[in-house]
Amino acid sequence: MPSERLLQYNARLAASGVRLTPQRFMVLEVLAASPGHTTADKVLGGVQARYPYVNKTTVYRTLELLTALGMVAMIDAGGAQTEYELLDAPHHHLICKRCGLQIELPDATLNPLRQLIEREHNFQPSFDHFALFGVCQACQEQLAAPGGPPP
Amino acid sequence: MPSERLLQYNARLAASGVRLTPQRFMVLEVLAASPGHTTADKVLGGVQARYPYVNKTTVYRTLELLTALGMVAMIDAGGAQTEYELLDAPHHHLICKRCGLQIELPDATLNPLRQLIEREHNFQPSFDHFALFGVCQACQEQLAAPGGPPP
DNA sequence: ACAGCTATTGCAACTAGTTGCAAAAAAGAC
DNA sequence: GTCTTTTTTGCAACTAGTTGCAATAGCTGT
Repeated sequence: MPSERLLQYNARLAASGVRLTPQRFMVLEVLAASPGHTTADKVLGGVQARYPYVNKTTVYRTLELLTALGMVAMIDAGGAQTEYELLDAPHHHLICKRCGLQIELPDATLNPLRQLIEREHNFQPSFDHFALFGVCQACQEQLAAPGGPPP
Repeated sequence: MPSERLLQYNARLAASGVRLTPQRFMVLEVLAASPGHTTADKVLGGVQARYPYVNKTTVYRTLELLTALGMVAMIDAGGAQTEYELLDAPHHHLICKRCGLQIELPDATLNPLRQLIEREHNFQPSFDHFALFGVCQACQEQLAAPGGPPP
């Protein structure tokens, strides 16, 4: 029973003149079933759990395709593996480089910067979906504490 | 004849309690001699041109160390290889995803956004040195032209 | 149904970058 | 100076991700 959500993705694929093959459908299913971010590895695992004859190349290429269509975000969260996320509304991530906490940042927050760059540099930024590293509040407090713990 | 610039880096390394080994010095020299961005590959080549017994692991680890110390920036400009750059003043890059043009963005441009995020999310962003993709003016015009060229 | 075309997949080989571990080099204690 | 400890290096094996290419699957027109 394909969810409403998956059917919408199907329509968006078709609108781009791209086929929704069984492999691609399964990748979408696994992404939809993964809350938050997932890795290519886990997507491949999830797909192969149901149908083992799918190649990792296909998974990587599907993730790349979906990213190009704006349906998936690739996030380099600083770990060894790239993370992937099925997108609904455009947003970004604040990632604490100390504890790994991730905060969602709505896209609109970037509008002032977007306009500034357009005005001053004649450059049209994409801000597709990006990761911003820093220190979260809890870690700021811990670091500020006297005799604080090592980073 | 080590340049003024290299000596400063030396001092900064020493201040961090890190040794300036011959290998590290050579990596710095090659970086200093490379205008703009370079790849790890080219750094290794440059180092080995003078002293072939240096391992790629050492180069990668040195680049990582220098990045952690804020002396080098790692940039994923969308190509196959990560790019590295010896830093003087903090800055960022606007990269045209159509023609590859790179524009330098002074760090101060991000101050308003930085403050907004600190205020609204209690998160202290780093903005170490990052790459922002988009479309440059020339490409915007070409794309807008009637019967414009394919992307 | 069949021929011809394009889109897509799977495989194997490859590339960039990382990691574990033992050896070497430097620094410190006495 | 020599013993000990810490830092750094080199090697080899590994991982994530990519690429070239031949094979397959799915249209399209007839």
